[in-house]
Parts: sequence; structure tokens; C-alpha cells
Amino acid sequence: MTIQEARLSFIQTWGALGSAWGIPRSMAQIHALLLTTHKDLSTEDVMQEIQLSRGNVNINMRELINWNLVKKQHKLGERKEFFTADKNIWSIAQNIVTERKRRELIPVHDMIKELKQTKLDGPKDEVKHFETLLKDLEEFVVQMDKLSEMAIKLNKNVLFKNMMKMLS
Amino acid sequence: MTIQEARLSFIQTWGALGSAWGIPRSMAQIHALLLTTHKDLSTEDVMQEIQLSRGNVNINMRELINWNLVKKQHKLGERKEFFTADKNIWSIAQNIVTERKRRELIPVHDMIKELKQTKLDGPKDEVKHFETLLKDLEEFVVQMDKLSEMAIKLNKNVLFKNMMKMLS
DNA sequence: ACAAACTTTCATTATTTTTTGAAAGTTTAA
DNA sequence: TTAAACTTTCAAAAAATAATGAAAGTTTGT
Repeated sequence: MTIQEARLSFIQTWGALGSAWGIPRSMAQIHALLLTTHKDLSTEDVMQEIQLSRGNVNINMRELINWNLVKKQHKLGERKEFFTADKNIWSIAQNIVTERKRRELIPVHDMIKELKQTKLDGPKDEVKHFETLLKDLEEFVVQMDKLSEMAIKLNKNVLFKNMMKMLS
Repeated sequence: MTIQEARLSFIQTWGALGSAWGIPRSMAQIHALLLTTHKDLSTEDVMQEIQLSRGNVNINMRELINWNLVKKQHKLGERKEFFTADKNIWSIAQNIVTERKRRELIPVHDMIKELKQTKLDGPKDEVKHFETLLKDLEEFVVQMDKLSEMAIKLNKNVLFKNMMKMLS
């Protein structure tokens, strides 16, 4: 298999995975392409390599930059902008986790907190059941948050790896 | 606020969250509805409460059953089927993690393993870079898998909670 | 100031995903 | 065996999401 074929196959799979996790296919594909190459790529390069329109590349590249997964590069003597992906897999994971937390975990937590503060009218047992649900959910959200922090902080850490071993 | 309003608000938010994570809105809403009530509900009940078509409820309920989040109940003297959600938040989380792992983590891991076994033709440095990427990704996938196992096993466990405290 | 080189925007189009609902299928009780 | 009560299926419609590409905007060098 040529390296080109391997790349394409990787890009396809990564795109499908992104799609399943609510990340636009093109965004995931662009990210995958940048991951597979050491060279910095221009918008034109990306368009050509994975057959996307200029607008699409532009918009999704900006999003990747927002997520801190990609950086702009300026080449001496070149007018074009080039792009390069962070290649450290743990830092990639950290940025993705942070971003999704901000977008999804926090809004849910806010809703839970708000409902918890609200006095609910209705049959006593129903109110009780609902309040228990809210309590359980909040505990869960808080634990997930801690777990993600922990995973981020300790991913490369010896203590963490030993703990893993200890617990598996 | 009435308990009915609170429920609706919860169902809406849960539906939106599901949507962001690649789970059909209706499926998440049905799940949320079942979580908010102690009573077992029939298809008809669900259709009425969140305004969904019969087919939609039927299909998504089946999916919830596949995910082990919901169980069928038969009531004595009733011909209809009723449905009830698992109310234990940790067991819910476990089932979701297991299911998503099966659907997304494993296929990606398989792709990585396959590419790793393949002899790649191309410029030496490009091949090297790509192989490093594969190695890093595989390590990552394996660690994620371990982390999810750990989270599942230890969620209610005292040792785990103390560890969390220790590390935060 | 001009124009070439490049980037960004956004209304429109295309694609994908989800939902509908009526028809077909199944089960149960008499 | 029949028919009422209920469940399942799936082709078609609707809704949501993503992609296109041409035009507008910006920057840079002369």
C-alpha cells in the first residue's frame, strides 16, 4: 500500500468518526490530513487533497483553530497562509475535551442547577422522584468533570500509569 | 414552576444534548421522559407526552432497549407493552460508554491495527511520520479504553473517590 | 493608487439524518 | 376463526446540517 492510500484511508475513517461524534465530516477530514503530514499546507493544498470547496476549507479551518488543534503559519516570502496541526495526541485530546465540556457539559450543568433551585409544584412523590433525578445527575456531571480533568492532568504521568496498572 | 414544566424543560435539554453527541433527538427525549417518571409508560403515553409519531417512538424505544437503557414491562391484565428506564445513573453511563465504544472506538482501533501491519511504500520520512502517528493514536485509544473501564468499575467505589480527592 | 494575490462571507444547493403515518404484521381472547 | 388491540415496518416527506462557489473584502508590493 502506498503512503498516499494509507493517508486517504485514515482521513476517511477519521471523518466518519467525527461525524458520529457530532463534528462535521470535513472538519475532521481536514484535521486528519494535517495530522498525516509534516509539511504545512495551504488552503489550496487541502482543497486539492481532499476535494473540498474553498469556503468549506476556510470555515472548518477556522473552527480547528478555535479548538486550538491547528495553527496558522506564515512562510517567509510567501503571501499565502499555511496551516499545521498540533501533533501531540494528548494535547489534542485535552483541547477536544475542553471544547466539548464548554459546549455541552456546562449548559447541562447550568440547567440542572437552575431546576434544583426552583420550587416545584405537583404531587409530592413525583416532585421527590424528579429531585432525586436532578441530584443524581448533578453528582454524575461533577464526577465526569473531575474524571476529565484527571485524565488530562495525568495522561503522561507515571503515577497515573501505575494507578491504571494497579486498578486493571 | 409545575413539575410538568420542569419535566418538559429537562426533556428538551436532554434532547439537545443527545443531538450534539450524535444520538437522535427523539431517542434522547424518550429516554429523558422515562427517567423523569416512576410510572411505566406505553407507546401511546410517550407519543402523547412529547408529540412523536408511533413509528418514531417504536424505533427509538427499540434502540433504547438495545442500549440496555430501557426495559419492556408487561402489566397484568393489560395487553399493551409498557416501558421503564433504568434509573441508576452510573449504570446508564456504563451502558452508554459500552455501546459507543463498540460502535466507534473499536472500528477505529481496528483500522489503526490494520494500517500498522501494512508495509507502506513512499518517501522514508513520510512513512516514518505516518507510523509515529499510528503508534501515538493506538496508545491513545488503549488508554481511553482503560480509562473508561476504570470509570465504570470504580464509580461508586470509596477508593476511587479518595483518589479523586487526592488528585484534585 | 492600483491591481494581483489571497481570504472571507453567505445565499443557495446538496446531502444526510430524522420523522411521519398508513399499511402490514402479530397476538390474544372469545 | 375472527376481529380487536396492539406492534412493527418502511417508503416518502420534512428537517437539520453541511458544502458550494461566486462575489465581496482584505492585504501587500510597486
